[in-house]
Amino acid sequence: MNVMNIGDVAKQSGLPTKTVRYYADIGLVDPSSRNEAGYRRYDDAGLRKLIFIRRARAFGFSVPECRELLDLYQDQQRSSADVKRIAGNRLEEIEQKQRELQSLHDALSHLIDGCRGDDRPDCPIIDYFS
Amino acid sequence: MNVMNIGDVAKQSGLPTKTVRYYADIGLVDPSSRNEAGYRRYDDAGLRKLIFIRRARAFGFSVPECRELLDLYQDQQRSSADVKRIAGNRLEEIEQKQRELQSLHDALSHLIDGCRGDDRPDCPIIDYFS
DNA sequence: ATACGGCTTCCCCTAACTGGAAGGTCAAGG
DNA sequence: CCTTGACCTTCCAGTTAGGGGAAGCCGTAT
Repeated sequence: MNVMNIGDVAKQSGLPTKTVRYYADIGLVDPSSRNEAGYRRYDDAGLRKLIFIRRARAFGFSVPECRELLDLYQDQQRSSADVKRIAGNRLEEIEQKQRELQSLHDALSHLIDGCRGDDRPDCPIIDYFS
Repeated sequence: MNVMNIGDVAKQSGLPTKTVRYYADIGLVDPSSRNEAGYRRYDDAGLRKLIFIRRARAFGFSVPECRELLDLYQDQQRSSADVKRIAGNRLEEIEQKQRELQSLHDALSHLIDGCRGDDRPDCPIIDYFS
């Protein structure tokens, strides 16, 4: 299992093959080598990076942020403060989005509550947009 | 004020000129006519549609949804039930997104709380992604 | 007549992939 | 040895909802 084709690491990392290829294209996770026919070969380190990125992406970190996190992941001399800063930025984005969604939710559910939802045309939702 | 250039309706609707032109391209709000030189001309009805769309977009309705809402807006025979259904779908999307963000928020803030954020490399955030 | 702002179309760019086409490669079975 | 099917390659186009900018035409005020 020390050397794998793209399909193997895709399956084991839980990423689509297309995505693994994309990450190679943008230099996020390079294959360790290519075989004679040009097939990408990955080793265990590459697989671990792909898994790492899948998990970071699931938290909504952007690809550039994943790149930073991956660098820190591989840097044994890292400061946890750097990781915490990046994560803190992401948390603030999440909280900002939550506030936006909350006010959208409040306003929209208020409009919906006021709409009878029958076959007559009168509708506070339409009125609000007009 | 009965006939306006694109810059006028852009200003009065609060939309960028580019956006008004884009809406014309996709057939969402067509100009009422063109002058001899090819300038788009808009009347009050067009302006009202643009304003309507700006407000609906602010609620996160997609362009196809705006198209549906605009059709209902102009349909004096509409049933408010149709409007309510579209708005209800949007509300469910918002609530779904809120749930996702909430669990992200909980997990990420938990990880951040556990990170000392100093110059040492140990970090539960990195550990979690590994 | 000329300057300046407004208008036109056209094309490329965004994020992070996804889908598909055309074609080369590998391993197994007959 | 040949074939078949799965796997791999590159390249191109599309996704949302526009934004940026170039090249060039138009309108009007001076």
